[in-house]
Formats: sequence, structure tokens, C-alpha cells
Amino acid sequence: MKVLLVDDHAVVRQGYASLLRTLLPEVQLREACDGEQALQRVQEEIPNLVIMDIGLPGISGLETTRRLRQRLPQLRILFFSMHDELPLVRQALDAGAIGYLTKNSSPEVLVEAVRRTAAGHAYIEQQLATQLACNPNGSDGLDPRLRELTQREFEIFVMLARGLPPRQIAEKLCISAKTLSNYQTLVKNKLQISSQAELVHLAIDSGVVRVGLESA
Amino acid sequence: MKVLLVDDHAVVRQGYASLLRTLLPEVQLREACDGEQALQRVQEEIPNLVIMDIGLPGISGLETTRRLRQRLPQLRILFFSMHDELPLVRQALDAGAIGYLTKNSSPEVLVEAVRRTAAGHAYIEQQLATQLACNPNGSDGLDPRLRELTQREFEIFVMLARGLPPRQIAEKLCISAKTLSNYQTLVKNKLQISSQAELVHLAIDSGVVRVGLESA
DNA sequence: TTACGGCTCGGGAAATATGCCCAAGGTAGC
DNA sequence: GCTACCTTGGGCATATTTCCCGAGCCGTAA
Repeated sequence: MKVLLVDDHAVVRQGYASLLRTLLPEVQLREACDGEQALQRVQEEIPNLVIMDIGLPGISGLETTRRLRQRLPQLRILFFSMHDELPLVRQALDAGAIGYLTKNSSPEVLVEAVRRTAAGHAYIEQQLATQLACNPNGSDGLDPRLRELTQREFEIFVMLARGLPPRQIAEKLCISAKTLSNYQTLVKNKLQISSQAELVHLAIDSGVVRVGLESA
Repeated sequence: MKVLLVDDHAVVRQGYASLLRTLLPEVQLREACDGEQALQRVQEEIPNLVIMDIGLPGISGLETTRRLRQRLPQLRILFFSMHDELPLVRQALDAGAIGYLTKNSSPEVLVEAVRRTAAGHAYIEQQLATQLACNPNGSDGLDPRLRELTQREFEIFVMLARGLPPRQIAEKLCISAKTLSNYQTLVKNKLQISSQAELVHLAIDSGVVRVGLESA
């Protein structure tokens, strides 16, 4: 079984790599540190499964997933993220992921998820699956205004709501501070708000971010 | 019994005034639309009870309360606010209020509260009282950083966290936009944060504001 | 194919906001 | 009276935002 690990934090990635090698000796691992590299690796050799971090620099995990699925619709992608907000899970599944796991999961769960998704079965972390099942599918808690946002705008919206410094957002997305600023204005217009504070309230209300600080 | 009603929204104030007149015919009502006027009215004639809105323009309800109590330590002040966050209740009581009621209360409760506070007994809305009792008195859920803020800074902090437009805050507090801006910088420094988004998160974490939009 | 529309990205210029320093007036306490 | 601190704002340099505009891409409809 061939697995491609995509995560921008080398330490984290390698940690999970060694974990997987131990727990699943039959797996042949490859790694990528961003979306570009992931696309390239997949082109070189098609894996049975891609394990994808959601918060990549440059093209995000979501965008990378869309592109991968576009090229290889049968490709299986398992999201592996530190975020457990429902709307993000939905975004991942919409983008074409077959599974979603948070980084809080135990190694056993990780192994199980890898096995199942590699075999083509969906796997969503227990708790998230339950919540998804409860929250009637289509009608998230999402504010209708959020539907107006494009994918890119949505990503930026989330980061802004988390309170990441603008510089850092721009860096992470590999766009100029200027572009970020323009997006920010655009997003605020679409959401019909004027301050960053309202943006945070809206994000929390919609369940897009959780209270409490921390970064992406 | 003489009661002074302090609230900046004329309609609201008069609504409650007529309500009180109906339910408590023995009450002699006077009104004030801001802190200045309240101080003046009290000077003209000392009421048995002051019913105070927390969100006044100019000097706030809290500040007005402090000044009133300074001049007349025996004066009874009942807060009547649309906000039900515990730290705000504490601030009101600290400022010298003898009662706290939210605007969601039923007329019966209002009457009861007026009767009790006018008679010199404390009256705190059932639900709030319970919460206050549960949350060990001194050690709120308050972030230690919030203790660094002066009263004025705290007021501004709350308004910023609610997402009020800067213009509006400055207007409401009757200070220049420049002063507000200076306060904002000061507050952010004291709280050791850099963005407005973090400010909102901190406020929500500390229970100073509740999620959901709306203004003051 | 061509044309159109939408998305992403950023430049330019003007308006705003911020950060930092400083100073005046008020109040409280010693 | 003196000191300390809060509140209020001016000045000024810098950063951010806003608004307008154009380029490149991509998918789709004609």
C-alpha cells in the first residue's frame, strides 16, 4: 500500500510517518510539504491514499484536494487536521475527501482510518460523524451570507476570525499583504459587516471557529 | 416613593415609565436621559431609588453610579440593562448598585425589584444571582489581564469586543475618535494582544460579552 | 474557436487607523 | 503642596483599508 503524507510541519509529518511505519509496516510512505509538491508526487506515482493536512501554505489542503480529485477522481484522500469545526469538515468532504480525522485521535484510530479509507470506505472521526449526523446535512448552522464567499475568501475569513496576524496569513497563503487586504475588504462587504470584531462574532456564531485563541 | 429613571432611549424610558405608573401608582417618577442629567436631578431632589441603564452616552451608567454614590452613599441604585454577562453585573455591584435586572424581566419582577431595592434590600435577578453564587465570588472567570484595565478602558474594551464601529463608540462616550484610538492601543498593550479579533476572543472567553451580534 | 463571466492576484492613490510620545487638567492620597 | 494616576487629545510617522482598475486563468456557453 502506498501512502502520501502531506503536511507542512516537517517534525509533525515525520512523527506521524514513523508512527505509521511502526504500526503499518506494509505501508510505503512518501511525503510532501505543500500542495505543489503533493500534486507532483501524485503525478510521479499514484498512491492508494493521501493523508492531507488542512492548513498548508500556498494552495491549501482543500484546494489541493480539489485539484487532485479533478485529475484523479478515484484518488482517496484522508484529511488530518487539528480543527474539529463542522463547517470545515463539510468543506473537506465537499472538496472530495473520503475521510476526516483530527490530530487528537489515538494512533489506533489513525491506523483504522488509514486502513478503511485506503480500501475506499469513508471514515469520519466518531464524534464528528455523530455531530454531522445530528446537524441536518444541508442546512448547516451556516449563515446564508457565508455562502456568498468563494473558497479562497472563506479560507481567509476563517484565518481572520481566528485572529492570525495579517502578515502570517499572507505568508501562509503565499499572497502579498496587499492582496490579503483586498480580500479582507471584499469579505467584509459580502458579509455586510464593517469591523473585524463582527467578523469574529459571525464566525463563532456559524461554528466556523471555536472560542479560545490559538493559531492554525 | 420617588424614583428617578435614567435611560438614553426616550421611547424605552417612557415605556417603562408608563408601566411603572400603572403597576405602582404610589410612585412619583422623574426621568433623565444621561449621566449629567441624572446627577442634576438627584441634586434637585433626592429619590428613593434610581433605575439606571448601563449603556448611557457620555459618562456611562457605571460611572454615573460611582459619582452618585460618592455624593450620596445611601442612595439606592437599581441597574436595568439588556446585558446579562456576569462580569458586567459584578462591575455594577462594585460601582455601588444595590440591584441588577435585565430588560428581559417580566413587569412583575420589575415591580418586585423596585419595591425591594427602594426599601434598601439587594435584588439581583434570579438567574444572575444563581450564577454569581456558583462562580466563586472573587475569582471570576476573568482573565488576570483584564484586571489591569481601568474602568474607562474596560468600558471601551467591552464595546470594541461587541464590534461597535469606532465612530459610534467615540460618540457614545463623547470622546474624540483620536482618544478612542489611543485607548484602543492602550488596551491592546495591556491585554498583550495585537488584533481586534484576539480582543473579541478574549472577551468571549472571559464571559464579558456573549456570542451573537447586536449592539449595546 | 471565441467570447464572457467569475476568481485570484496585485498596483496606485487617497482616506483612515494605529503606535508612540508628550502634555494639560482633574482627582485622590499623603 | 506634592505625587501618582486617570482621562483626554494633539502631532507625526507608519501601517492598513478602501476603492478603482487591469492582467492572467479557467470553465462554459455560443
